[in-house]
Amino acid sequence: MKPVTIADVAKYAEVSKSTVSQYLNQRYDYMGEKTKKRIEEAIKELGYSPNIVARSLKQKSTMTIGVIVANILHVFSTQVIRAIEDYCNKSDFHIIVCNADDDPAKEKRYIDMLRAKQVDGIIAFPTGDNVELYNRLIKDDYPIVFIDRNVSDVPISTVMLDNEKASRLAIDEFVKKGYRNIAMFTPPLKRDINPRVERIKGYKEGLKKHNLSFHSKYLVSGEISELQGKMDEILQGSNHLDAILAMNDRVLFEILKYAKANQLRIPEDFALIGIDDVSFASFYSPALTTIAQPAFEMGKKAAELLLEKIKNKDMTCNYEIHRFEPELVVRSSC
Amino acid sequence: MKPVTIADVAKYAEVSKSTVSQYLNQRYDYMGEKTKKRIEEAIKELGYSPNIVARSLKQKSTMTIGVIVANILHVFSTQVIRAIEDYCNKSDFHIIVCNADDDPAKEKRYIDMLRAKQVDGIIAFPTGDNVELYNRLIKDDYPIVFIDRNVSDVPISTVMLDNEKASRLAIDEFVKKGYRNIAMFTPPLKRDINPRVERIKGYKEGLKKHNLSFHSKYLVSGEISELQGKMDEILQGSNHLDAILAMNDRVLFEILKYAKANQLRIPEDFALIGIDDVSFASFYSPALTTIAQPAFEMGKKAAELLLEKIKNKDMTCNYEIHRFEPELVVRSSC
DNA sequence: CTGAAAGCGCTTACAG
DNA sequence: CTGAAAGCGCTTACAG
Repeated sequence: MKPVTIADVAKYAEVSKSTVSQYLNQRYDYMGEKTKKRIEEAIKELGYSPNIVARSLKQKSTMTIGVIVANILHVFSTQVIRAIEDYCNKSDFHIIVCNADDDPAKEKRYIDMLRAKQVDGIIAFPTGDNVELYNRLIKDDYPIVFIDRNVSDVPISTVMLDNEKASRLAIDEFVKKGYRNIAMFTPPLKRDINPRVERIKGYKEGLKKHNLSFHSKYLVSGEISELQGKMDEILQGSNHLDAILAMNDRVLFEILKYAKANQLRIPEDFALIGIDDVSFASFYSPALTTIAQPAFEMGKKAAELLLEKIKNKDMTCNYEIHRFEPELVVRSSC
Repeated sequence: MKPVTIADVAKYAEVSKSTVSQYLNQRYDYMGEKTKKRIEEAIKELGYSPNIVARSLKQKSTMTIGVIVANILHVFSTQVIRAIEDYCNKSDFHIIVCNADDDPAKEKRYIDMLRAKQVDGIIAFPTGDNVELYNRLIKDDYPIVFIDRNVSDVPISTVMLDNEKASRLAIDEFVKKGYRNIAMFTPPLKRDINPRVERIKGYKEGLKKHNLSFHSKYLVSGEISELQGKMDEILQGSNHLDAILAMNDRVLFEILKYAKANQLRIPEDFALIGIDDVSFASFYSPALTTIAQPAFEMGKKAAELLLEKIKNKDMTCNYEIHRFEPELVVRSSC
């Protein structure tokens, strides 16, 4: 059964294709009532539905945007995607989801493919390593917005957490509760992934603000798999470590595993605050004090910005960084 | 800057569009070396990249599939999507993600839109309430596969967990550890969502197998928000409830919250097994015994089946249900 | 070995 | 108020 086209409808309704097209696009300013009726009926009778690919080719708009996340398995990405989808849905946009896995080559491939597919714009968690490509997009006036991270010297509007504040909030809370020897645990810092850099900056600033000095041995970084070993070192040593700030949920997991395996009590043996409000925070024992990111608001904002850019392509592409406020959720781990 | 087209390349290379097209599609059986070189250079010089929308229109294939999940915020959906994306990526397919929220109207809208967009096929977590539409798809020989749930009397290939077995595994484990008064907690059962029905069936069978009788008061269902109240009732009453099977992760959360709020000990006050291997299961206190679903394998299988159908559209569309094995992960909550 | 022509299914000035 | 025609950017027989 071959699909029915606008030509079939036209023939059935005994009008021209143009007229059917007018009808489809609700331009019935001057359309005769009878004509309208006939077309309506023909469409129903034949079960016609327009081929959007053909329309896209002509109109140069696919009503689709690409979303390139680092990894959809991260809860934050998932929430961002959901928010984007909800927002786009209202404007009849669809989203193509891609996982770049923090791999610049994969990211490049996806961006190229998405453009070839003529998506109207892209929202990306940039790897940061395709500067040339990013600049090309800007030069082409291609609608794009970054989320979670930005890239230095690449003026693309970005939606980000106020990462420094996230760390500061945690430090303030630790200090308020009487902890002084505060460590920060983080994944590797090789590539300059912006949020990590900023969170560490916030950590240092937070210490300073309270007249606590920064000790590099308290900034513990390593692959997720190495973190348990590193905990061993620092906790066994003669450090009077009494509090830990976890850079993100994955790091938090490792700390929690370690505590359980070694029967350490939280917050008695060490207090703990994690950035990212994990799903089980409220009913863990102890309930976990966390710094929550407004993921949905951030996703929504990114979608708003992108659709805005798509609609006003001509407008001067004003570059802005939109910062969102982290929120301290006080529970019992600190 | 207007995009460069195949015509521009042709002019620049001084050949015809046909020849450029041949080149793009790697049909250089009889192409002269010099021609090839010239085209290659022209493409590079002009920064040409083919417009896939135009190609799609002609070839009637968009290299894109739609994935309609109930809700991307569920971890299971997320894992399934990731697996699908990875698999599709290898064949250069892209995926459009939609959240139907278990709303049949939304599902219908998405299916219609995806077809209008000419996606080559769809993978869906069906709501089950659009039987007419599903049958239409079958009649049109439209490539589609279901995942997680199937729909009675709708012969569309489906990838599912062996849900009955999931419950049976749990019951076996409870009994093995000496528990006899086993309750099952579940979200509402109004619509016949297949996995729920099957898990309850498995629960009953499991009891029977061990000569335990089924008491309807032990099958506790309600909206997520009501579950805590229901727990109160059943635990306060004079029931010697000593074990609970949680239908899914969301139900498990409520039980865990309740236990914490009321300082109940697991497994001393009641043993607990949850279907879905939640992220924190291994480091919760107690570590949670769970029934894990092979989400990635299931997503991959669904993608395989769909791409298979897309490639052999003519082949008789053999309808099969593919069952996947749940796995008991023994930890300390039972 | 390469090109002219038709066509995919729409939309959009432009006539009348 | 409606239709003929051109065109969006490709691909694909078919000639030569």
